[in-house]
Amino acid sequence: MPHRQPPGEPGDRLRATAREVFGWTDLRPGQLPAMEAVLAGRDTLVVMPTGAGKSAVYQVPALLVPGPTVVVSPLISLQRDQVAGLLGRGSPDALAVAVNSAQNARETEAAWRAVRHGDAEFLFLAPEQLARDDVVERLARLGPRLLVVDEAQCVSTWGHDFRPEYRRVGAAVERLGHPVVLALTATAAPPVRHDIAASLGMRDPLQVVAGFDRPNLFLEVRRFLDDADKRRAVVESAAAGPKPGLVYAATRRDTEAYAAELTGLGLSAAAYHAGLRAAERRRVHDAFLGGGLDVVAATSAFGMGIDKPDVRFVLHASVPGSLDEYYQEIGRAGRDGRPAAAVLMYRTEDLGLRRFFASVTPYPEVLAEVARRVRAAGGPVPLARLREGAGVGPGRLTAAVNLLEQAGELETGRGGGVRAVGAHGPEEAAALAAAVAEDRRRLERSRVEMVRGYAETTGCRRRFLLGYFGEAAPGRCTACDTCAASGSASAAASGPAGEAPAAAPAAPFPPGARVVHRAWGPGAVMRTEEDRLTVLFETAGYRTLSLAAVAEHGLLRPEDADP
DNA sequence: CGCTCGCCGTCTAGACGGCGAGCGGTGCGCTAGT
Repeated sequence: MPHRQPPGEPGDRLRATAREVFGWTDLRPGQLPAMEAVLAGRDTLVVMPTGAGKSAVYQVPALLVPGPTVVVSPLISLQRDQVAGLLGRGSPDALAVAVNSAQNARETEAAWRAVRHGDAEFLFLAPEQLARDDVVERLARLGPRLLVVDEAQCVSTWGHDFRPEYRRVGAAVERLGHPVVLALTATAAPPVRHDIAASLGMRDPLQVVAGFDRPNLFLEVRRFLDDADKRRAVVESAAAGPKPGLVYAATRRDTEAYAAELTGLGLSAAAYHAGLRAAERRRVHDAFLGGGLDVVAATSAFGMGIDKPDVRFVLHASVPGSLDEYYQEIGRAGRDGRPAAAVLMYRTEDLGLRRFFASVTPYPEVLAEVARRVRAAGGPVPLARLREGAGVGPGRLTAAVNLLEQAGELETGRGGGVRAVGAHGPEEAAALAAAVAEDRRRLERSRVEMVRGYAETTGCRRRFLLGYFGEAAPGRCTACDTCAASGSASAAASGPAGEAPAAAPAAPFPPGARVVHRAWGPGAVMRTEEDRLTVLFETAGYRTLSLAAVAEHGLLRPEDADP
């Protein structure tokens, strides 16, 4: 294996490798501590904006750690870019291959061979591959010492229903003998970080969190009662603003309507959503990156892997499903540091679709059936065997296994099979798993309510957003609509703008603190204001509590304190 | 949860309103048929 062993301190070795192999003469803030932790064998969670050099955090130490590096990446198109990016560096030490369904058996075998022979250092996989027993067994023989989860927010945002294999990565980590786990994401609020680390089975992870504030983004919300008025404003605003820009819509149909209207006005615009043919998606993607399009009107399908510096506005024609999603999407504007606008066109009725999306519930009969079959088997059952004759798709079955596992009724063993561990019969186990899903549903719906909170706040929007991500707002915001409207001269301690952080009393529970409520159980503090705080509870979702009531009735205690 | 679409009835012979059903977002991997 071509592992490099330059002499010296870990920091020096990392810097030398960054320089010699990748040509990076300077490491940016946060990169080195994360790399050092990985090199020292510690699980690490990195939250860093796109363009700040997240990839380097795994690429450099990977060359100093023996054995290949597995990179879990959500999209095949992203894997392609990542492999090509490493090949483009031209260093024989940093070759990469991928294993996925888009390549034929011959290519896949060649990829495995390259990793086995030490010709390739990086192996890119989707979580669906890691959920396969044969893939995990092959990997185990290769002995990877580093496993990277790129776009790790997917563990939390997609793993619970849409792509449940994301919740099987943790089991694969265990079966591989727990290589160092490095999770990378651009956007994750504290509870999401907690969820990622717990789901991946990370041990005492070091968290490296870069600041969330993007001072060059002007935050604005415009409120509408009438749908037609809103649609008109979206088109006018997108047409008038400096280009290029993105319009995010809630449905495929809307993306096409907006693209057609903007095209009709003489702009170069295109729609983008998952229902388009692959060739069209690639065309729009490449045209936007290449500067050939003024506006892309898209669903949430557009964006991952997009790193374009000069996007001048991100306009939401409809509310997103969470502030995590919102921050991810507006984060694509103004990466060059120049002024850019994040505008939300808000109608309360639009929250309805998001509530609907947040209300998907599992099929109780699938839960009971899975519980019954695992119990009947008497010993560990591979997921592949559970799928045989189950009468439901692999995704739904995996989701059911995940829920039963979270309910403490199933456990995944070293061999990858699941076995029954709970004391309950199948019907009761299914009911407990359904209760876990119900907690999740409540949480998702409370996240929609946080979007409403952002849209309807009369206070500083920047402070609201940063608070959501567990960060204190800077002393003075000059770039949101509420602060701009209140004017710097009139800013008072209770006003939206100019409130110095020192004016707020020292909160007993700072943002990010883990707490336990007497009735609602464990949660994390999301925001603190003068007289109240917002907590995200694991089962009850987001709740706002009056500090006076908390103090008077002793409602909260720190999580690590004994009851 | 809210919007769209198609059906049906109505008041007057082509169009309009009311009503209920159906649909809405993210991608992997695989299979069947060319």
